[in-house]
Amino acid sequence: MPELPEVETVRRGLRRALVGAAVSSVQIFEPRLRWPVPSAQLHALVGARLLEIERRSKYLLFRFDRGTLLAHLGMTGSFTVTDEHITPPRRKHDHVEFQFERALCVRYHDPRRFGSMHWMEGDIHPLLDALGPEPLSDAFDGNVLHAALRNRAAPIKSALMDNHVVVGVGNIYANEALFRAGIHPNRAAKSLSLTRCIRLADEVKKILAEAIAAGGSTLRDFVNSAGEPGYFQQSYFVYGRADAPCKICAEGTKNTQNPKTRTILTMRHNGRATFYCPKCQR
DNA sequence: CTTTGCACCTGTTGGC
DNA sequence: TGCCAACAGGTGCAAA
Repeated sequence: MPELPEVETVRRGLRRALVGAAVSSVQIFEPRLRWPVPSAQLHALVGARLLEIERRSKYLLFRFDRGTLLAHLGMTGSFTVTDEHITPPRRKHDHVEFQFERALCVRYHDPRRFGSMHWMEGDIHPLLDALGPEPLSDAFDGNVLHAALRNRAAPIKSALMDNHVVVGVGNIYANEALFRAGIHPNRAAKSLSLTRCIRLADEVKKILAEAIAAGGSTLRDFVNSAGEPGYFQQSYFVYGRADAPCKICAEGTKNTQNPKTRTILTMRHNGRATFYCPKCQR
């Protein structure tokens, strides 16, 4: 389930392999992604040279000399590159294939088809219009976060996952950042002091940077552009650890007196699983 | 304006 | 063993 670190990991791998190469062929096996793929524009990429691959939020922007391909991985999407001079056998759920010069083969694979591809002329696209600040940029910090939460009565967990507040923070890293910042996921967003917003923004930046350094997280199906998993899931404090002892406050205790207070609990926010430690998070 | 719930989709898991 | 419901969740969109 790619969040910002996973998309960034894919971007870096694709970028190293592909920038400077020209497209030699395009095949669309399944155009029905979240929205129909722009078939005509994709086929018209034959002969186009890839100049750069950028990222905005969880979107990948493939900059070609004749326009930009915008792609989102949704929940289960992956781009992988092979250069074996033999086209690998097509797997189930391989939906789009780009052949580049130097025998590079790029496959888009997406079992659930929540991902999407769009064609963009210039820098304008409706899907990018209303996005909030990039969490790893100077446009996002504790002051910005505090201001964005001013009128938000919703739980901080929900607000943190709202793309208008900050982009790229999905369910996993929202849970983990709140734990690291010591903030209860149910706390009303607007009730957070500036001090706590500074702490939270800092933890968001740190966890995303750490996850990128670890090559992202692989819970089920995430793979980078070389088909390899990430390793950051080993660093989770709360996500997926329901009923397990808190790694911080239950550490070294026999956990006999009042085990409930040192155990990771779950609740739901907007249909998504929330994990938290009731002792460490207030 | 904020907030919530739904739809989209398939593979995996757990209970009976 | 087999069957089916529940679950996983990114995010645009409709609706409250």
